[in-house]
Amino acid sequence: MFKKVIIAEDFEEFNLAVKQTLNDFNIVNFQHAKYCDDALLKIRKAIQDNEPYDLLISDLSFKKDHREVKIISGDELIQKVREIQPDIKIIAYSIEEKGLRIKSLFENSEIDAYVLKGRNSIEELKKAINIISASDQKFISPEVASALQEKNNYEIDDVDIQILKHLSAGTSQDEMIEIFKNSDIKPNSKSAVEKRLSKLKDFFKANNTVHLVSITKDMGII
Amino acid sequence: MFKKVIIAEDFEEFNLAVKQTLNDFNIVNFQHAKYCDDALLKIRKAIQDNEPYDLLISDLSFKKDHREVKIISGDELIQKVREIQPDIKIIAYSIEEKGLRIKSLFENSEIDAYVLKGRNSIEELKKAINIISASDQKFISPEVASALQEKNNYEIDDVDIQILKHLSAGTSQDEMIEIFKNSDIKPNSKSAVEKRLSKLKDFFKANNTVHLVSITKDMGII
DNA sequence: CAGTGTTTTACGGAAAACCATAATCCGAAA
DNA sequence: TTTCGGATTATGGTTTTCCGTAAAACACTG
Repeated sequence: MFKKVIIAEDFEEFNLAVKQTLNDFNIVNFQHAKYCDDALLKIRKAIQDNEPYDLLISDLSFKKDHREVKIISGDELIQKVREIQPDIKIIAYSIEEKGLRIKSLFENSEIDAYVLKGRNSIEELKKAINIISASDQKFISPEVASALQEKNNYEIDDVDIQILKHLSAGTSQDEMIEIFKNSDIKPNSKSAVEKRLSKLKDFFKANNTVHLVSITKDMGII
Repeated sequence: MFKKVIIAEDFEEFNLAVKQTLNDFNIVNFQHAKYCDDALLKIRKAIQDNEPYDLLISDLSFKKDHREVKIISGDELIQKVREIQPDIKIIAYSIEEKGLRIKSLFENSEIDAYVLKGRNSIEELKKAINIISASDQKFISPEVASALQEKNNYEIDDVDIQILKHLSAGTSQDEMIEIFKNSDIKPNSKSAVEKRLSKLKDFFKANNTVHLVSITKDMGII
């Protein structure tokens, strides 16, 4: 079982619940941080002191408030932690249900478990801790398990995302081309952008551009 | 102090936190419901049995799951409860920060307190309970207190929302007009819809329709 | 170097959206 | 009934987007 745990979570209520869960496991050596920056700092310090954490339980979205922070999302925090301490076990603990985001956490940040906050999340958190402490198995909440099976939309690259973001920000195609030309981005012709858009609309089964942006926003792509 | 409390909240973690808070107040007679339907049922029953609740603490947004429900949001629940038991005290307890929604709760459903879930919400919940148990004063979390001063954007009506929803669903203006004509919705001419759209774009400072849908989606209007 | 295939860009007509103005409808007041 | 004002609808012209086709650029091969 885990010996030293850190929790990154801004909401008091979730902190309380995780704390109690850890108590049930007789884990007493744990700390929590309400900001990602603090969490990373503590993890860094623990490594330096040769007393590293062996489990991180992290939320994904953190509320903005008066305080200025460098890391604004749990995704970033997890990414950075994985870099500086590759062997730490990580549980993502969030209300996020978007398949793409969850999949990316498993594939890019190699998280060990994804627990969806909801009507039964404490039980699932316990399951996750049990499983990943005893083995290298992964855990994912059943409600979102299907996310991992989602077929890869490898067809969509960075430029596509940029185009979508520009569209959603209200820039017209002509303006976008100007911007691309000024930034030396490779496809900087009207027809290239048009072709991309038509491919995207095809891929997402969108009737028109408005629909396309609506769909991709819902999917959390932009 | 309150004698009999009911909590409407789907997340286990918040239920736990509220439960502990009530314990701190030595309130032992409380129940919780994970679905709005259940909450309303219990409140009805309590009235019939002549042992009514004197406080409702309700979340606003509830997750959909396999179960079919009649009341899907806390706003509806609160409205209905206020109708059948006008003297019950009500605390809305939510992450919602939209001024309009909060304002409407105070004005239309006459809630007694609004506690914003966040980094310090348990303390605020305690304050709220203290204040509204002792008097008829209202309580609102400081982070959203300004919401009550927000001026109403009365300009946006039901038809506007419908238009936005249709747009975001991928129907073209022409198709929309057809639909409106077939459903006997009053403005069913091309120019009327165009006028509405141009007003909306003006109001939300949107460059074009794509931008407009993007903005209104972000604001949670559609 | 010619030949072939792929990608990027250019062009042009059709459709949709955009925008200003004019015509019509409709209820309230004179 | 007539007149007025506001809202709705109609019209026409401009811009933007859409979509197919063709040309050009590039790369790879024999």
